[in-house]
Amino acid sequence: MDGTTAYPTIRDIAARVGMSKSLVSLALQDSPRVAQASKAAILSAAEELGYRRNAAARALVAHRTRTIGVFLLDLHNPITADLVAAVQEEARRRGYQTIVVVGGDSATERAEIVKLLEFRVEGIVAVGHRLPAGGREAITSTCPGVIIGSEQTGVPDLLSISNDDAVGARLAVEHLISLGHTRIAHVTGGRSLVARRRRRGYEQAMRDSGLGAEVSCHDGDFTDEGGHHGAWAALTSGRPPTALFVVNDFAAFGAMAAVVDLGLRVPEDVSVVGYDGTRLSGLRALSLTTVVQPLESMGSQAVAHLCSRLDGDDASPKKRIRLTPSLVARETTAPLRTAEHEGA
Amino acid sequence: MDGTTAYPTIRDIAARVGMSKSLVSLALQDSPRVAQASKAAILSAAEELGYRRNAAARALVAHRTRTIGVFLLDLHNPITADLVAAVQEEARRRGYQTIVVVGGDSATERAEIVKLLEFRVEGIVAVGHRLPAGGREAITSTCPGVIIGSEQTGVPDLLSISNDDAVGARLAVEHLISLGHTRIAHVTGGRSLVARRRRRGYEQAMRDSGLGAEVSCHDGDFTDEGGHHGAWAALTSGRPPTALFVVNDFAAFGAMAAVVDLGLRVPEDVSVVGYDGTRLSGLRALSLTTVVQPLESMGSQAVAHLCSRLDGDDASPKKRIRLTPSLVARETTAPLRTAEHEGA
DNA sequence: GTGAAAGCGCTAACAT
DNA sequence: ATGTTAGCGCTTTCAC
Repeated sequence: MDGTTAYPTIRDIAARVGMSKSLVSLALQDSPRVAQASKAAILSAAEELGYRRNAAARALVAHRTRTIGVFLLDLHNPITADLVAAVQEEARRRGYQTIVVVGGDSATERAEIVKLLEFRVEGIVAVGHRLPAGGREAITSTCPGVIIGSEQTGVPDLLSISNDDAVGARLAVEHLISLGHTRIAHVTGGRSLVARRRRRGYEQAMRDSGLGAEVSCHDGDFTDEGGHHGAWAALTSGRPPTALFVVNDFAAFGAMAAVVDLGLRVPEDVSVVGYDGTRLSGLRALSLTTVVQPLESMGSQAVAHLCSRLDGDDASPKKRIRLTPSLVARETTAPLRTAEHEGA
Repeated sequence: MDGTTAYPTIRDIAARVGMSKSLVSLALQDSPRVAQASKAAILSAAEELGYRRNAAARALVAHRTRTIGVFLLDLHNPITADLVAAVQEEARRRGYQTIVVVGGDSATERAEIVKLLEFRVEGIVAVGHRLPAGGREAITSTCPGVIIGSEQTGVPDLLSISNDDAVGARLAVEHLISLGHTRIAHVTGGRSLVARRRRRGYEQAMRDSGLGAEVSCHDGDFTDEGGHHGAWAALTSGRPPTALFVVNDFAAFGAMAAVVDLGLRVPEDVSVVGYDGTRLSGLRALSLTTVVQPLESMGSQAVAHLCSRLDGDDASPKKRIRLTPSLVARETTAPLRTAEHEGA
């Protein structure tokens, strides 16, 4: 049950076709220096023997792995899947492989990052709202890194790719205003950087629209529960809002539930806007209006950056890329009902 | 920008502390044969130099990688995350590492499986409703495999771990019956094996409860849209059901939307039961009654099986493990309203 | 066009 | 307790 010995080696192939192992190696790389006939023989022998290249051996001698490590902070976040797909796609296009590891507690995170390093990945793409534990060390050693979804400052050699939360928040607010809403409250995501940016974007957009006096924030977090909590607080306040801009989609789902729990309806009584553009937001039963992040572009730019650094194009000393989000209007937002209809 | 040379080797450590590289190797493995003093010196030198073990080199010589490959068919499926967590946890507990790859189109699937083999993983856990392209070859070569979530027949040396769909379907039907429902329709998932099992389980449970005459199936699939379609068909049929058992959670969400689109309410007019127990089903805005699969147990048993085979315990020639699901009653199911109240 | 030989970083006998 | 040596599977000069 030895994991390796059962595999045939180039030596086995060589023996079978009666040539040297160097020739076999050349043939396997499709080198033009090998005669067509020999190449064919070698290839078919390899096939018959069920030969598989040994990644360890070739990495050892080639001094490179052409592999990019992908670290996932949270597999449960639905945007992770799209990001991984984009990263994988772009890496393949550029001739790199990816291996992905998934975080857990902080010890696991550290261990997984170390594993990536031991595999000698040539670059690391971290996906998540923060750097993995041990991520800093990883980056400050030889391997370049990119973090998607967070903005780490003060980590040299680390590029952060994110969407422009200020723009996204503005998009949400302006959408609501265009629908006639003025009493627009915000359910926050706590004190994380992303949450604070969205909050500031909301406040700024409100002020810019002359609605500075209507600014109203309620504590929540990035979860269903947090959204429910924040929305509940907003709607039971002295001056309940007619619209809610919630820090992310999951929390927005919680907010929708809170509206219903209070005997109100979405969107007739309260409009709700989320953030992220997760696939879930498109579910018919939810159909959430939300700000969508350009995930595909974020993923491919991460790989593009890594590859250009690996190719020695040091002409990209960027520390941050902020992409522009967009808004998808669905069924949780509707024009404000006028006072006459409301009977209020 | 060479991925490897920048890393210090045991030779560098040896030079720095003035000992031989074998001693360094031993010390790094925490061998008792090394003097405490030397060990300390070596460890601190390694630390200072930023030494990282070279996985390729040690795999090459050790003839084993202690690594299990995890193949993910669909990252978007929310149950994938829980399964991965369970697999990873169990592997770590047993001293194995995991590396995960993610499928895409069939060429990608094949490539990713090959990659796993080239890494010389000692076993493969595939997660998904079917085998990855190239999976069959992977298994029939030296590496043992387990597939979670599907039941592949006719692939030797492949264990499939799944939940017992017949039991799950029965749980759903009996729950509905206990609530007083008799007109219980099923929204199917198409012709896949899992879909057929759930359908048969539904039919059998209905018959066993003397409701054979009420059996009513409507075509859907495993998506939001498919569920909406099937539920619509069921509810607009000549004899509309008062309860729906839907093939999976996603489709159940679509079914919930269909109920609403028809001007009816969940659960007052129509009860809905899903399948899988995805986290989403717990969202307050959805709060779906569903059959939950024992994901943690499925993941850990997969690894347990692999490890026992790797340790030579050939005493487990199992081809299939079926675990028992359970039902979580939430807010999409309610007692049948009696005729008087219905006014029908 | 083909083969021989060196060596990647490491482990594991086998010496000392 | 520590050093020497061989060799894992492969790529890559360098000869022939």
